[in-house]
Amino acid sequence: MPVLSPTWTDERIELLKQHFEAGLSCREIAADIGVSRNAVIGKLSRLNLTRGRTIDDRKVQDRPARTPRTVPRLQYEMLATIYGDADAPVATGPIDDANRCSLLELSENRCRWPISSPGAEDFCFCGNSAPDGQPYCTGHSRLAYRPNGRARVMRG
DNA sequence: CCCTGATTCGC
DNA sequence: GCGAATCAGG
Repeated sequence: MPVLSPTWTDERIELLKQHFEAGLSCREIAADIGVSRNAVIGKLSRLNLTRGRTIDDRKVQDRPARTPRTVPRLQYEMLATIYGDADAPVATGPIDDANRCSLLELSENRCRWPISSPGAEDFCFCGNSAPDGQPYCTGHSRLAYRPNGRARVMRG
């Protein structure tokens, strides 16, 4: 165990290539090796091991001028996902459920997060204040959009 | 809104 | 050469 910082040694590079060829994502490789995702990608690019996309003929790349094409296109893939895959989210979580209300008491600014299972006698909704345009409150919206608790422990 | 990949730039 | 910042696509 050397006292210096073994940034990229042959072992790391081999592991990097092995995982890369194994089909692992850069994030997985980075997590396994113990470096940042950019570090892995940077090393890969430096070794000319980039997968697919190349720098052959990249379109306009203006950093100071940016791209003047401001296309106001939105993408609500996750919205469609939760709407189509909403089976029985009976998770109350740390959200306050003291403001729950029935379907008839729901309003435009009320969180429509279902409490308990649909069809139950005590079936009701969250009822907390929801932002304009969003069917759920902040807490429930977060759960609906990202129920996957990913560890945010990288300096990306 | 979040994630992954690739390039650019500063150290 | 390394890695964060940034850009670009999904």
